[in-house]
Amino acid sequence: MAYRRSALMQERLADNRERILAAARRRIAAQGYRGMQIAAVAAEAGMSTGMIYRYFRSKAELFVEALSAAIGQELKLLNAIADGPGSARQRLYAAVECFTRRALAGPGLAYAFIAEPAEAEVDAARIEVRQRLGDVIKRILRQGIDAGEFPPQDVDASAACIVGAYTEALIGPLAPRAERVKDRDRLTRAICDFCVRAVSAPADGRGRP
Amino acid sequence: MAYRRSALMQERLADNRERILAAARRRIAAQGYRGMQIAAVAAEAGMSTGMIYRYFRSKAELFVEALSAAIGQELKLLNAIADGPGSARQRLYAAVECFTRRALAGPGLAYAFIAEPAEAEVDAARIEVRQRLGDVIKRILRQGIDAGEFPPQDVDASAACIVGAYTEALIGPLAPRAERVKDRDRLTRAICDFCVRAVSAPADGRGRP
Amino acid sequence: MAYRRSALMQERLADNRERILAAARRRIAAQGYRGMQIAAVAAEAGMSTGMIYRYFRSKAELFVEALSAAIGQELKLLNAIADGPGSARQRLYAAVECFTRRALAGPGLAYAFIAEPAEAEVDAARIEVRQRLGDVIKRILRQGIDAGEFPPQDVDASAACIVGAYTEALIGPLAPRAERVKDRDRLTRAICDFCVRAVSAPADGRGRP
Amino acid sequence: MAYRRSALMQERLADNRERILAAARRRIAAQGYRGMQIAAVAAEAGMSTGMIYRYFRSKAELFVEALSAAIGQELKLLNAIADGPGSARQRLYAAVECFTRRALAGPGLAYAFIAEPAEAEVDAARIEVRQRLGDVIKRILRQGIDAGEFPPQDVDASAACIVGAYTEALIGPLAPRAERVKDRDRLTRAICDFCVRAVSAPADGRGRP
DNA sequence: CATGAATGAGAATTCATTCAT
DNA sequence: TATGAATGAATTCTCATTCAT
Repeated sequence: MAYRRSALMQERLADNRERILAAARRRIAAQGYRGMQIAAVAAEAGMSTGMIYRYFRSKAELFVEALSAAIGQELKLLNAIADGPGSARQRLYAAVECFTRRALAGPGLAYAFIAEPAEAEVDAARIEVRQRLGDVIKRILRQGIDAGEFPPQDVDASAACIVGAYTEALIGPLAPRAERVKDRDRLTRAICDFCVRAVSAPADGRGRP
Repeated sequence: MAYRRSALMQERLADNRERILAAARRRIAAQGYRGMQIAAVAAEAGMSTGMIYRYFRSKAELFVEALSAAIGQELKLLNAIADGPGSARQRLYAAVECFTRRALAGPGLAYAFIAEPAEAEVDAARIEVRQRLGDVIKRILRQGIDAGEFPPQDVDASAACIVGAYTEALIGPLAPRAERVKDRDRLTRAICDFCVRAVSAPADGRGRP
Repeated sequence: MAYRRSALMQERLADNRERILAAARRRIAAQGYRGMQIAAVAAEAGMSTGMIYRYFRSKAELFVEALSAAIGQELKLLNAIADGPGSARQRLYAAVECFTRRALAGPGLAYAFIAEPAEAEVDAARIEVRQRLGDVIKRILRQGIDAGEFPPQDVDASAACIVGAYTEALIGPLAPRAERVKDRDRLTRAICDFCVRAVSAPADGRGRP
Repeated sequence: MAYRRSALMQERLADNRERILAAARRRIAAQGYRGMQIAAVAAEAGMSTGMIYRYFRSKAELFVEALSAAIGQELKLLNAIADGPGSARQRLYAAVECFTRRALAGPGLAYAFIAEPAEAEVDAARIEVRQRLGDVIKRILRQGIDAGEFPPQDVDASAACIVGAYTEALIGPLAPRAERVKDRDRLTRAICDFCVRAVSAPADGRGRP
């Protein structure tokens, strides 16, 4: 063990790390992982590419840390809400609202959590597919509302939520590994129930602040 | 054009197209768009790279067609359900169930509709982030169930649905463009209401077949 | 020696050959050698790519024959003029006029004799270089005309001719191999004299029909 | 930016650019734009292909710069001559001489300004076509000289100049757009007059230094 | 320590040519 | 004999990562 790092150096090191992470965050928000070229991050951070590798072992590691750093703040807030006062319903409402509000205000970084932009043509195809899935849902919702089966609601938002709900539940990391037929059935039923309940229950505003 | 194409050749041509699409589908299921290298598809289909370009103008076009072909069948089924008999609730249930069931049975292709895989490390980070978001939700749900506020339910599935719902509603193509503060507020409220309703209503099984 | 080809077959063969050459000519006129893809020629000629290779050993050979065929007619006319009646001056005038007039009327095939289109950027650069060379010449010509040293003339055409004259004389296939300094000097002097004479002599219309 | 670039590094950078341009120049002189493959240039310059792209955005840009660099010096000299002292005739003579002399001394790069080499066979055909055009002209010239109509002159050079003059005037970028019949007639006449004058006037050496 | 020049492994795409049918 | 499907070599360009200075 030779010298201790002086406080100054420590600080500088920490500083650089932060600057790199911030630069990466900006690039990710703008272009996703693919747009986060090391050279671009370095330029944005005002340093050399070599410097990046002094603080991060690889591009992937930098991305992971940038992602974690960005989401860390959100998680802190969400956890505070979860552990805070109020009924569960109120806290659920507050948690979703908190994330949603911040994401809508912020600089699109949320995108990086979910999907990776590809060529325009490919993105366009994905968008279209999701829109067509959503269109079917919207049609059903409108009919149900007209028939008085569902309470009035924002069908665009509901349809988006439904498509998001079942795709995430199916393929997302939260999806319970459903390898046996029985498990699959249970998962399917849970998802369907979730969606039906969400659109059926009266919008009584329960939970709203 | 002197000779007519023999039936055999016609068949082979159609065959090739199908073989390419099938090969692409396999690659996409395994690795997403990025893993769908032309050379890999060609190898998987047992032909030369040049052949791919006889049937598809570009890599992106091949992806789009593979995507469309795969989703086309689903959409047909969903539309039939939407336009079919039964209450809206029943049809919504049936639609979600149909997609879900088939996706769970199928070969992970659905993944490609949603997210673009990157390096393993990056994917892992995305997964973790979503899991941690889900964990918060699960904690709230469990507390609510214990307190009798929420009916008993599959908290894993519900949490996944919630995370999926708000991410899709926020960033997906279905998301209403929310540029004014007022619009954002309305969207946020719609999402929150959706989620709260979904977990609050009694699982009365309405809509189940 | 097996069978003789029937007259019919001979004709058909000749027919195909002509059709291919004509198709190639059209493609060359449109896009130069690079645009003369075998597949495009075949399509234009209404036959298969394989057929092309029954009549021409390679793409290059087809180009060469198409070029020769196209220029053959011109050469016939030019030779007739050269061997015809009239003073040398009249015949030179007639020869140049003949080629020029036909080229101006025709479908740009002449281009293929000289230069091969490349990427737009590259072509643009070449054009600019030649224009700037021409600009210098034009400036001198205008000054000379104003000073009464040169007779009035179309300076655009004269400049083009001069640039064409010396570049061709230098690098074209007609350029005498000038490897010794003495030869180079003689060539240089001949070119310069040519250009100066061309712009200095009064446009007395000698030779005009 | 912590460190300043050392003089040494600066030099190396400039060096690389020059080395690439020189390597490109050599390849172009040998094979034209088509022979200027990035890999070949990199090999010739003794570096990796990636390096090329650090200095030039694309293959086309490299070509354009190599072209411009080579021609820039020539244009400077020509402009100096055009703006210098002496009669217009003397300056025209000097300008043509300057370019000619230098091109004859240099490494065939001039070729790239004019024509885009293709396969050897194709080039050979082009050469032959031009030679045959030149042969007709030469025949006329010789007859005219024998008949005393034209003064003695280097018929090879004159023929080359004539072929160059009318091809450039016809198809080159300097060619006035001749879309109406009237314009074409005027252009044709200007070219013919130019050529006839050039070979008819006595070689009185006017303009020679 | 900091730099950024240098590397080189890929990846997409084109097209002349061949040959089974 | 005529077809056109099939091949695959060649070429441009990108970017994560390294390492001499």
